[in-house]
Amino acid sequence: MSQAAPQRSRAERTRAAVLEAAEAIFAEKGFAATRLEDVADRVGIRRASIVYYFKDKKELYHAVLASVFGGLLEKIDEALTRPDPLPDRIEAGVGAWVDYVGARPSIARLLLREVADAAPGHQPAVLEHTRPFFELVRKQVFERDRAASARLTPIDPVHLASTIAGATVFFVAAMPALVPELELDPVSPEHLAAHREEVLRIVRRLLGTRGPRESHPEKRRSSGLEE
Amino acid sequence: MSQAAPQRSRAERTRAAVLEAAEAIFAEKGFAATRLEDVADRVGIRRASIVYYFKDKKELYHAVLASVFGGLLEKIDEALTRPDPLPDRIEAGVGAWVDYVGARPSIARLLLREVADAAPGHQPAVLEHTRPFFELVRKQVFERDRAASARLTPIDPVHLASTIAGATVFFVAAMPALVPELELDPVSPEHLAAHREEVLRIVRRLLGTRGPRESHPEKRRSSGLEE
DNA sequence: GTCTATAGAGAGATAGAC
DNA sequence: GTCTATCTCTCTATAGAC
Repeated sequence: MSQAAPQRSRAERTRAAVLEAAEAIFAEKGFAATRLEDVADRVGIRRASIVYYFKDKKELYHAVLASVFGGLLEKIDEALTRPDPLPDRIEAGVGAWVDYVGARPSIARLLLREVADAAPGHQPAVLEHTRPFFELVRKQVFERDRAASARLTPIDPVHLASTIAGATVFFVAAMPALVPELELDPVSPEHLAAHREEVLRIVRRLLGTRGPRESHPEKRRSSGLEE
Repeated sequence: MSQAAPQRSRAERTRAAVLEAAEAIFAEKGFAATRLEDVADRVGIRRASIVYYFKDKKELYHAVLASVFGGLLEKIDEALTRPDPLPDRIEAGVGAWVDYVGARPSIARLLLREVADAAPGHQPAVLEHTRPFFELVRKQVFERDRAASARLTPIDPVHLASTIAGATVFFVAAMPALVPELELDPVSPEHLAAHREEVLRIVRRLLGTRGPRESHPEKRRSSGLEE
């Protein structure tokens, strides 16, 4: 959640605390249902103080999205920009996505809500952050190694990305709700690792690539979720 | 959207119109951001008249969920209850899901929002409708043909369902938003058929089953979404 | 059944003291 | 920087006429 910056002024710390609290509450309740009062309470300040840092509720919301999706883009950029050959870099990118969601799960609900809000006529706020992402994919996957990318099954990257994103985000947000009796933490290391493998299998399937050691396709993991 | 009932009293018709308008607007804006006034406008009545049919906003919302998810359960029930052998019935169930979303796309956004709202401590309203669904799966998949279900790769049904649901719902709701320049209608017959095939491939992959005629795994469809 | 009118709560934004 | 106080708007819910 918090950036690695040890020496910060009081103002910087308050600002960061507001951002962090807002991230949690916007994710949990959505924009409309979030009260600035709740954010302030969580930080331990009064509502009016928030506007010293963020002009209004909308600006605060956009700052939250920038922080969350900006952080994601960094990680994916790092994975896709490596010197490795192609299918590996894609898998690294997918792994980075799953790990990021695990480390900062509020992105799951925020994305869910943004997608739900995307209506004909209403450009969702995330769009601003998905654009650089697809830009990155174009550059690091399609343009950087045309030969290797031509060997992949042609599938629209947006389509692929939305399948992966949908699966992960539902996994993180929906599972605990759908099966409340198991006190399931999808973000625990084991479940997250299992999910990462599953997503990678789907990706390989859709791209027509093979994973590192999948010579025994019948030997699959148990999900660990059925009793 | 509308049920097949030709002869209805004025009250029944108004009630149905309110429900239908509410479905559209709750899906588009979410519960908190929906104004009863907008629903009334859409129907062509005044806000106060809504409460003649639905006690308050919450009751209206629950009625919408019951209508949408009840309709889905019917279709899936029909598919899973057929006399066919097992892996086929599962595929029929998945196909029914995709088709239902195509015919009634508001379910995509409603589900997205419900999942996003599912917080520790707050049971989402859909839970009431997912329970009978998993009940049905248990009965028609696991208990009805233990031998065949034992041959499937063991995977938790909740996990499988959330992967499928996530992929479809993102496809329908996110694609047009993410790529607004293509005037993409994910619910068009062609795109929907392509998506259904893709989801079926994922399902076969996860269950370890084979589709009807997949003897040439290298010959894959183009998504039709890249230009 | 559907309307008008209004009560009443909630929450964002602003002014200005400290 | 953070607070108190207040203004104002929006929207739900209710009462009661037609």
